[in-house]
Amino acid sequence: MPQANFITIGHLSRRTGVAVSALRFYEEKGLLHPLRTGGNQRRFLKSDIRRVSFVLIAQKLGLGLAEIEEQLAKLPEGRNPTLADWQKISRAMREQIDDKIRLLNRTRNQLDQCIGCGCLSLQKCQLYNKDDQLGLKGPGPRAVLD
Amino acid sequence: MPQANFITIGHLSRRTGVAVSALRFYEEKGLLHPLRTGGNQRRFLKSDIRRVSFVLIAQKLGLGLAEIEEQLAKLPEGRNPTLADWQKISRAMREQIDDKIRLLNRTRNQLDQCIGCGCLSLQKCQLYNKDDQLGLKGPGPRAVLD
DNA sequence: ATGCAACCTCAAGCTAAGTTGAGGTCAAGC
DNA sequence: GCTTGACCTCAACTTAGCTTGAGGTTGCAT
Repeated sequence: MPQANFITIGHLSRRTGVAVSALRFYEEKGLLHPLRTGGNQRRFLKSDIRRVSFVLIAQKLGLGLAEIEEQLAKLPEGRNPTLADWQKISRAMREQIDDKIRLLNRTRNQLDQCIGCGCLSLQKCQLYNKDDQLGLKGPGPRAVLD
Repeated sequence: MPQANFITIGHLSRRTGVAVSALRFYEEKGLLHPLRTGGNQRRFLKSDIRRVSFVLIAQKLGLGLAEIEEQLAKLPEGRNPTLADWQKISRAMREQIDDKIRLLNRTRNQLDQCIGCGCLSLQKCQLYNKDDQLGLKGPGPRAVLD
């Protein structure tokens, strides 16, 4: 077997569970940079399987594709990333998670106070007005949250 | 001062920080049910300030407007909700938060293992494949996550 | 009774993250 | 050498959660 380092888009799709159309979309957004054959077909590196895996995890943490791209940009392009490369990024993600957990805990504590008083009033509760920019942005109204 | 129980959309907007256009949108989606004047202008109850506050909090917890509407439907329509009404919903939200925190903690632990091995590989890590349906849906690709 | 800010509706536009379809090309096995 | 499944591009459509604009009406203060 030739054992080349390259895989087709269909192969990458099957290995990651991500639709072919989504992979092409990711390329368009700069998350993937496949090579092309003479006949214009994409050829991915095997390490792109990990790259896509990372995208999936990061999405679950609530990052948008643009933010994910920033993280991925830290990886060496062209050659396969090393274990240390990935570990650095993993650690950054861990911090993201920790931030989110902290924010949720704060929110929960404040909500507990609200249960006490039944208020849910903007002025007293201050479940808003601060702590907002950090995480938890969700799909909400950009103009309101930002 | 007449001290009526009604407020205009502009008033509601100022009190909640939510744009007038968004409030109209919420009405369209069934989250608000203002009365109308003879001249077709909306008149909200003062308690709608709380109602909108609830929408904002719930959004931060990652609920979509449709889900939020389900919660709000539990409130007595027409008359002002009581303290007990709100408390019941607040408690439900607290559980949502607890779920999210639990899920994030699990994710974090699994990521810790990944940092150990540097894998991020779908097969071994199982950062995917389970635990997915619950929370954390984010704005991601519906067809992939569901 | 008039001015004007605040309200109204309706249609179109926006971003994110993709999917779907039409119409055409590539490459690998027989 | 030809067939056929996998691949290509490009444009249009989808959902959520709004905003923006055009063109018109209301209602409160003077």
